[in-house]
Amino acid sequence: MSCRTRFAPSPTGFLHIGGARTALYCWLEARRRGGTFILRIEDTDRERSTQESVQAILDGMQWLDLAHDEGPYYQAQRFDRYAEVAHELVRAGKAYFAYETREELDAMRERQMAQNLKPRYDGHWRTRQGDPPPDRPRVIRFANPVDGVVAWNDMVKGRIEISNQELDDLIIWRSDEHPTYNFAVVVDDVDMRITDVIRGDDHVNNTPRQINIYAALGATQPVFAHLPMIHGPDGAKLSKRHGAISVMQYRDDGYLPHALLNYIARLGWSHGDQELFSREQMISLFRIGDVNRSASRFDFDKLAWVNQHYLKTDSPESLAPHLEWQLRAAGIDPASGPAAADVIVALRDRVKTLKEMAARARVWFEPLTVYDEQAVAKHFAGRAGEALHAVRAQLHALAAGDWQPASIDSAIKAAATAIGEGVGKVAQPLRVAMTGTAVSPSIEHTVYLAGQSEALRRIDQALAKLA
RNA sequence: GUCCCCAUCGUCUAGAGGCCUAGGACACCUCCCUUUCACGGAGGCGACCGGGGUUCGAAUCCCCGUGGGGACGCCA
Repeated sequence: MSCRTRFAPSPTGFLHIGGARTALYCWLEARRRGGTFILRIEDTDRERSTQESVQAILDGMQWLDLAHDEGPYYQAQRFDRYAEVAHELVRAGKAYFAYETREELDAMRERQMAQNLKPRYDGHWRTRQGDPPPDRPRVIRFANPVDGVVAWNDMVKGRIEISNQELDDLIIWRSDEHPTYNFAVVVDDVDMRITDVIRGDDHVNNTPRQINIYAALGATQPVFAHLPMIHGPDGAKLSKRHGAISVMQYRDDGYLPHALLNYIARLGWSHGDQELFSREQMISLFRIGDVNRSASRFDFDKLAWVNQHYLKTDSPESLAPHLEWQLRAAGIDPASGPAAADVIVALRDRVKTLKEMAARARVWFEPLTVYDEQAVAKHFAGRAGEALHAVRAQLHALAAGDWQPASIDSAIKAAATAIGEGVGKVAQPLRVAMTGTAVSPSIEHTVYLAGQSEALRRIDQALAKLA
């Protein structure tokens, strides 16, 4: 039987880091085994589910380029099916109607907690015959086995065993005629012939209940793999407090989708000492069984390093659309300055993110109006005027077709020779003339990106300031 | 409280009884390169949670502590 995995988020927020990694692992496992990756939206809770969240999840998946082969399926559209199965279970004596009010259940829980017991439904209506009381909510509860143990061999955690005495008769059908999570998941996973259930380990406790439902349904249970959590840098659950929590926030912050995927893949999984993986490598090397058992912390520094790696090694052409997006986001018209690919070549060794790159590129897209005082004081001094005049002459003499970093570099060196100074004495004043600051990419790129006429104009502007 | 899970440098991890004087990566520090800032190169700092076993031998296996996380809903 070919592998079928599913990513099943509930649309109560955006796609976050933990969800993204779960989706990635599901996708990777299906891809490697030539299987099918299914997207299912778990929206049985209509109070908290929103259309915006569905869209946010879809957007996140698309940005990460984790395409599903089937779906998205929506649980909200399958209520008839859940009702059918729930009533079948009642008819088969594997589930029963119960009539407690919420207040009664709360009281029962409190009583048990007070006695240091694990709160469990007492099974009152499981055996009781007779007429159902009037005016009371009616739910369907699953008749969980009363003894024995439930065990499974988890692909990441190993063997896990739990006694049925720890479990109680969970509600599978609510009084408002909606299914509950633990029930809908099993019906879906059975109907969709899911072979590998890969999900966060906050679901470990649900698994034995679900396994019992599989058994009651007479269905073969899938293989389970419970992924450890991803925590924030402080070890606590990853949350808004840690900054970027939505996957889309990483796009806004200037990270490449593949860099995020690469970083996230290595959180909880490894292949020897390898740090960098192309999509193809991830697909061929990833094994769900190689995933770590313990939780990990999200490290922004390392993500930044991975991101810069791809900024440095991906082709400028493939990176260009990403930078253009970022420029627009910063209110800069990409058409009003140098080609994005040229900007990338000049800046990629100097920034960690595309957002930083866009910010530093601004100087070539807008008129130069602001000068750093310290830079001016330091570099527009001594023989700076002579240097600027000399380099202006050299740059002015360049034919338009020669306006390239290499020939600009020669021009600057020639200017330095002409006035009998080191290259630095020309380059630094020129840098301040070009950017208003003493920090920029290599001087020939800095000049090149300005374009010949704008470069000459900025030198004149600097000369005027000197006078 | 009860149950479940986890435990190697600050962080991500390698490690499936001898290959471990515990390897790699990020971060940090030093030096080199250098017309700025970076990139790059060479070094450095830095860990097997504790205690008992098992074994000729344990980071690796077992037990007990301790610490961390999760679950105990008519949420998912």
